[in-house]
Amino acid sequence: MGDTAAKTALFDQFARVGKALASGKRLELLDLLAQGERTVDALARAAGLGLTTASAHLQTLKQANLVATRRDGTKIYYRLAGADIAALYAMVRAVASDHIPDVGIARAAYLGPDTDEVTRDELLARVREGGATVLDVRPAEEYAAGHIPGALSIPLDELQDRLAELPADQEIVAYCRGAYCVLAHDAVRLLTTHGHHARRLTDGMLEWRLSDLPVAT
Amino acid sequence: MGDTAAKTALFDQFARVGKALASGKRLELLDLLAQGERTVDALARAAGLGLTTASAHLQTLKQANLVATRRDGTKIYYRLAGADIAALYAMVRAVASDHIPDVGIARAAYLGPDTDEVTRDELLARVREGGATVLDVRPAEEYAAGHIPGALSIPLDELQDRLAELPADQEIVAYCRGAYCVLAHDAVRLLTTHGHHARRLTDGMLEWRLSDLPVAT
DNA sequence: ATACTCCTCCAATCATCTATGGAGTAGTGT
DNA sequence: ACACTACTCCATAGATGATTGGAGGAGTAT
Repeated sequence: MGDTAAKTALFDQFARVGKALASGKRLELLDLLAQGERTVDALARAAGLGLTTASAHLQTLKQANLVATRRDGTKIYYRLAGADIAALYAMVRAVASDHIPDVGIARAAYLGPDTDEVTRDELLARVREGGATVLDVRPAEEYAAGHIPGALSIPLDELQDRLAELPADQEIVAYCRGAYCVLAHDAVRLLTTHGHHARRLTDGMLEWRLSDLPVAT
Repeated sequence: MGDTAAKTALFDQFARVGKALASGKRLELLDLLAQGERTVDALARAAGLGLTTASAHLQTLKQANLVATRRDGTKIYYRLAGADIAALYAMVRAVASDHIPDVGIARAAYLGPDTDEVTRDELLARVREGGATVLDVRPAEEYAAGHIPGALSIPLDELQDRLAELPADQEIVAYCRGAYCVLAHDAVRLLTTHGHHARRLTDGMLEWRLSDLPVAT
């Protein structure tokens, strides 16, 4: 006990988690998995990866036990190994955001011009008094895997064609995956150009779940 | 906005934090830094690294802005860039511990036979009623950088020679850096063989600080 | 100035990681 | 049995990271 080799071995075990977080592509995969389970194929396409590359990254995550799998026929569904994995991912992002100035630059470049935002508390208050329509602009399968109670689902790529489904006189609060998801930003810009009063939730489903707020399925 | 290159760039920024956590040696350095600031030389010796290797690892941590530096004469002191870095490090350990079975094995191999433990709440209660001596067995400079109020400082390597300073009839609660620190384990074993009634705090100074409990200096 | 301490930077080597195409495996459908 | 789907495993090349010794820079002491 207390010897250097054993200490190194212990910290190398901790480092398995760090190594799993040490790739932008793997963080993208965790980001997607935080929304719900997915097949390898779906993850590869959503993250812009080759099938074998995605599979290799998922194996890396699996060997660190950050994700678990389930087989259904020929498909294999990956999911996060627990809510604490989502919390860890969120914390990595928060630390990066608070300590690395480049994160703000990269965020602005990805998300585009800032749009008006609404906090979670404000959203809850607005919904309680019936003054706002909550709009989920994520892909349908992510909405199905869990969404804010009472939210309407119109994926961003269908929004242009389904504007009629939205009330013209009520404020719309759009949300998507999380604080760094582009969908709600794009949705608010699209809705605003079509005359709607639209804002976006400051963050998204990731943070909603982590706050232990009710989730509908 | 919304293009793949910008998204990749953003997630690669997040990954800078992950990459910084992707080495057991760097996690050891963070573990030491969580106790207080230190020079490169002191860190290298404490972590069993060559000076240049330690310097290189510290540069990696610095480029991710997880640590900050301060110069005093010819010495350069490294410190954590904030309390959130300690919290992130603790979370990585917690996730590893909860999801990777090998962590338990490596922990047992490093810490040796389990010793009786006391929770933080229990310790606080015992101290309030004056029924226990709290003993800090970390190196003197770590005690100086912050310790549990009322704790007595006897570094582990001096404990054998300073047993007389401890009350023979009162319980002793030893603590050190954190949940994976070997010092308190060794101290309890040493004290027990010398007839003292000794237990150890479940975790240590890292978790004490993260719980926002009072810290004396 | 000169010598000294403490640390960083550089260059070279070796090890590990990433991405990819091709082969192989598990399960489904006919 | 056969073809098919969905995925993993393997081999490989290129990129990135770790470790080391030696040179260099920043600050202090004389």
